[in-house]
Amino acid sequence: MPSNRQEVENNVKKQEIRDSARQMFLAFGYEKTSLAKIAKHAGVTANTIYWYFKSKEELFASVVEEIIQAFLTAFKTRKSESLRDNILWVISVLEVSRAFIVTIHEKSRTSQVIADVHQSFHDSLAEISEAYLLEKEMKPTEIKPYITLVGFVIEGILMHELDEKEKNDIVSLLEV
Amino acid sequence: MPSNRQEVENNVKKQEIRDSARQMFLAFGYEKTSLAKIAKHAGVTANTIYWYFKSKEELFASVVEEIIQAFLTAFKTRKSESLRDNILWVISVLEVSRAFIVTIHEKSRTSQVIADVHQSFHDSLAEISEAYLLEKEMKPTEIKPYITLVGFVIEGILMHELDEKEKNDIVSLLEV
DNA sequence: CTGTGCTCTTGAATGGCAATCAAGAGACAT
DNA sequence: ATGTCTCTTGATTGCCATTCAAGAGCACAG
Repeated sequence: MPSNRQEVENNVKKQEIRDSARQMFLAFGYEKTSLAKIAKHAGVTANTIYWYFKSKEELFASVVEEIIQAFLTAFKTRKSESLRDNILWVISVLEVSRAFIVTIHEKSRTSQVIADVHQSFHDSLAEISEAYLLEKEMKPTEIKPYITLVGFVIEGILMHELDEKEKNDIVSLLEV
Repeated sequence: MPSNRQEVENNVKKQEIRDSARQMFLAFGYEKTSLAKIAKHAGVTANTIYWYFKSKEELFASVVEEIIQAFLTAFKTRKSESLRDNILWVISVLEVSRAFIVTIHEKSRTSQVIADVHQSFHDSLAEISEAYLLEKEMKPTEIKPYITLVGFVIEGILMHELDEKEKNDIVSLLEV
């Protein structure tokens, strides 16, 4: 319940900052992106960021959360393709954000916020995939480790520089 | 060819700094370990480190290289166990250094030195494993992607917090 | 139509850090 | 004893995240 018009605009500017942050983080990496740089890109002062976000880490967590939400929404509306196509689709969608994957893991060890976002991503993904693999009649005891394994392979593919053929060959090995 | 006694001692102190660095990096992580902290632990001034290493990143690269060399030496003198045992062995040996894995990948994107160390590690590992898998009569075309895949799974296991059962179940899925 | 309070913005610190600089101290070779 | 090389250090620089203190714009109550 906004007490004045300003608060309505609040979210607009917050989103602008988030957008700038995402672009800068992607282009230069977390460490090499200063808040001053993000602020300049967003057309505000560095201090202003602190009104909307508690810290650089929370800003990053917020950016990541947005990406994850968008991904999960898209992922839920898909499902019924072949396993192989699903995996390749996940890889191609996350491709643009691949620079974040390492940073998320790095920050997860020192930042609770990011660890939470990271964990809940893995959980959501596992939940969706489990239903899918049950339909495909995979042995129930194998489902959980298989999901984890596929997750690791996807992360690996995204974290390393591979060409299309290499990706395809690796994904082929994942078929049961 | 040392021109005086000091230069003989050189490597001793350099090694002391490297040792301190390894311990501090492992305990606190790369970002949260300042050169001052390493220096204090090694009983020198922060500036002294710069005489032995060009930068914090090079110091880190040196630490990583030492670990990798030790690992590769141990790995080469093993080999003839079952595939499963070899994979589990690699995981258990790298376990103590698991905190580094993420940092190596993170730094690889901005630091040439670390990217090189990282790349040569993957290469060495692939080379050793290829010979091993040929002996085991794996189809030659499948060997390369398989090695890469196993590498990604090992990295994944080390990067995430898993209990023994989860690890074993995942490694079981890797058997051909 | 004025004062009070809320949302938002900013300039100016603060403290920490990696990296550089300039000045030396100690050991050796001549 | 002198110059040179190895090594060490205090002081400095410049960047950065974060905090602080002061305000500006707006809305609503009286």
